[in-house]
Amino acid sequence: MMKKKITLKQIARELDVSISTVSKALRDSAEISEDTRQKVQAFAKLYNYRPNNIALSLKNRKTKTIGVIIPEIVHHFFSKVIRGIELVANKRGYNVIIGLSNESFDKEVINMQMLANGSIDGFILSIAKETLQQQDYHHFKETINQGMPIVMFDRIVNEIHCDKVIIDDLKGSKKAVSKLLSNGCKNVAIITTKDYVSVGKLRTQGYLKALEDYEITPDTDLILKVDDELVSEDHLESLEKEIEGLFQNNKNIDGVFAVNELYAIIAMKVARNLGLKIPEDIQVIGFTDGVLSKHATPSLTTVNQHGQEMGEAAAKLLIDNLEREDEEERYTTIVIETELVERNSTK
Amino acid sequence: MMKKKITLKQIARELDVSISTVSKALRDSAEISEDTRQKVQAFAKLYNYRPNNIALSLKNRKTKTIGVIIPEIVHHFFSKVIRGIELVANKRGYNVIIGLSNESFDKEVINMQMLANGSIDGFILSIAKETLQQQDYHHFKETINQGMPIVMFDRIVNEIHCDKVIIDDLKGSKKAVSKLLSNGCKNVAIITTKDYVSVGKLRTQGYLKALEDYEITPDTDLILKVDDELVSEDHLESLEKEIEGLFQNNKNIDGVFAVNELYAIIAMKVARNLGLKIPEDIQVIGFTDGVLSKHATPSLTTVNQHGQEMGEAAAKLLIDNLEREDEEERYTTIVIETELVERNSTK
DNA sequence: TGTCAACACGCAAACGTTTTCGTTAAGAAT
DNA sequence: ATTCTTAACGAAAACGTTTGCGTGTTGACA
Repeated sequence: MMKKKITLKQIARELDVSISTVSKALRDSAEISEDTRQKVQAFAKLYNYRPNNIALSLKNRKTKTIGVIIPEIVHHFFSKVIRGIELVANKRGYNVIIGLSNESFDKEVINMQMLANGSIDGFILSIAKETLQQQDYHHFKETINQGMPIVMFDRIVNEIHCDKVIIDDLKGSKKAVSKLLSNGCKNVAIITTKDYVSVGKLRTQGYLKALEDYEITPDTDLILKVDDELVSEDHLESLEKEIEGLFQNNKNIDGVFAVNELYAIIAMKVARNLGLKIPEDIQVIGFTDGVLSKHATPSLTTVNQHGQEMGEAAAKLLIDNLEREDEEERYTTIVIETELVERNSTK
Repeated sequence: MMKKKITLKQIARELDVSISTVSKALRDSAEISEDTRQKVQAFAKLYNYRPNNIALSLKNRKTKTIGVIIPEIVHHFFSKVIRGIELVANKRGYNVIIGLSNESFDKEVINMQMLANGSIDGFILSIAKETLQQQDYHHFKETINQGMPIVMFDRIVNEIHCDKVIIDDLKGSKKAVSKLLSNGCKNVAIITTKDYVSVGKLRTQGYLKALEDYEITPDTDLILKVDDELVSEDHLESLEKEIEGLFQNNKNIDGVFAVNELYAIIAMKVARNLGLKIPEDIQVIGFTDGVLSKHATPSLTTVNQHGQEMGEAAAKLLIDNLEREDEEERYTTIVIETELVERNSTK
């Protein structure tokens, strides 16, 4: 007794009226008599009629669906962003379809092509590392050229003109490093990424800015630029070695700022193994408030990125754009404020 | 110079042939002469023609999209499952559209209705806690009745007939507790959930089973059933208090099995605060191999659920079903093996 | 020269909607 | 009795595809 989904046509045949009459009756059109309207609506309710979304999408030339492309989903920050996107999207009647680039340029391109052929109304995305390295952004440009709006978040690139949601990485890291300095640290190291990761670069700049404010001349020995490959899964030991080297070669380090959570946690672990007390001997601050920061021992002071808010802002930006009548091209960039969450890894 | 997406109709008009000729030429039909075929294909490539997905979906009555409903996305296990789903789905030409129930019955129902009206070909889902409490599964039944297949994973319910992907919770927890016992623990406590969470219940049974094997009579004082509300965000302190009470009232505890990662981490923290050494005084094992387990100090021995494999299996099951010709209703349940990952919280 | 394949292409239906524009019949107005 | 309005409904187009079938043109063959 499988009841397949019922269509307007079937209702029409059953009630011996035309398809248009059924459609109008269901939408409470004034053209339809009270009698037939009630008859149709009753029948529709009985058979649990719901308009077919695909047919509607085809007719209206909009799908009420937004595509999200992120580099990785097993990641606290990105999943928080998705939650934010999903929250406002659903509230405004939109669905969310996700694609993972897995940090790969090709997968990013493929995924966008898959979705750009009518499946979605617009994109929200964060750029894959490989794409940032190659600096090949033609797929973004083409998509925008075809009239499909894009909102970029977190990992953006200035060359592309579209709406953007970012945090003030420079300000956030400057705030963190300033905290360390005002807490009495004299030799603050930074553990960051190679410069092609835009956020890594900006956070390094914030670090330098803070030093400048405190009239400290930066010591390049205290700046550790980690190769990203090291983070991927099992290369953790080599990352540990690098950080251990940093500490060994600079015994005077009394503060560490790491541009992400994992670097910070590992720095704490290495420090502890070297017999250093946190926060007494070394104070540590991370970036991104994830589950690690909260539950580490000692719990980690960190710069909170407010991922969910970023997602919400991005979705709002995109949907506002989609539903706007005038075709004015005016792109806005929203900066989400960061927040220093003080825990036990600082004094 | 915005180039809107081009359609068959426009190509046809431009080349002064019929729409069907264009369509056939692009699909290399033998009905079309070599001449026109090349002409059409060249033109199509030039204008970067791609068939409209929505139109195809409407015509074929299948969307090549699968809907995933999960209770929460900011969660290591679920995001791993999604990654697995996405992996095989993409490989087989499917898109993934996600809905979050946020553990709420209503949101689960709404989300399913949104997607069930033609947007997707089938569901992969894990049931919300509230739904499990209320035991109201009519939305699943209706969906299946309408001919839309469902694959459930992790949190399932026997009452519904569909494909399922689970782990052997009982066996997994039994393995963990046996490990503690064989390591010399005499008084093993369990920190679990209320029984309506099926996995919590099963894991408790596994605990009891292991004790039985070792001919130990269970001590109800050592079984802590935590109220789930406590985990939600900021009720962590009360959770800590409960666990602290467990330790205080049972000074003889030398082993702890927790049914998830967080409980285990907090148990370790409480133990440490009470001056207990891990693993010397107390050995701890958790469930679910997340980022916390790996990076905690000491790192946590845990039962790995293989979330990604579960996602892959679920997607394979669903797509195989969708693409199967015969309409035989034969539902299978796949059990993904768990694995005990030994780290430093056990001897 | 007439018949017949083979070839190359167009028509139209179908998927499920919505909406514009007829069309019909009844009743009101002249 | 004739014209006009209005209420109530149906026909058809449109969204962009795919595909079965019909049709016209060509060349070959008898």
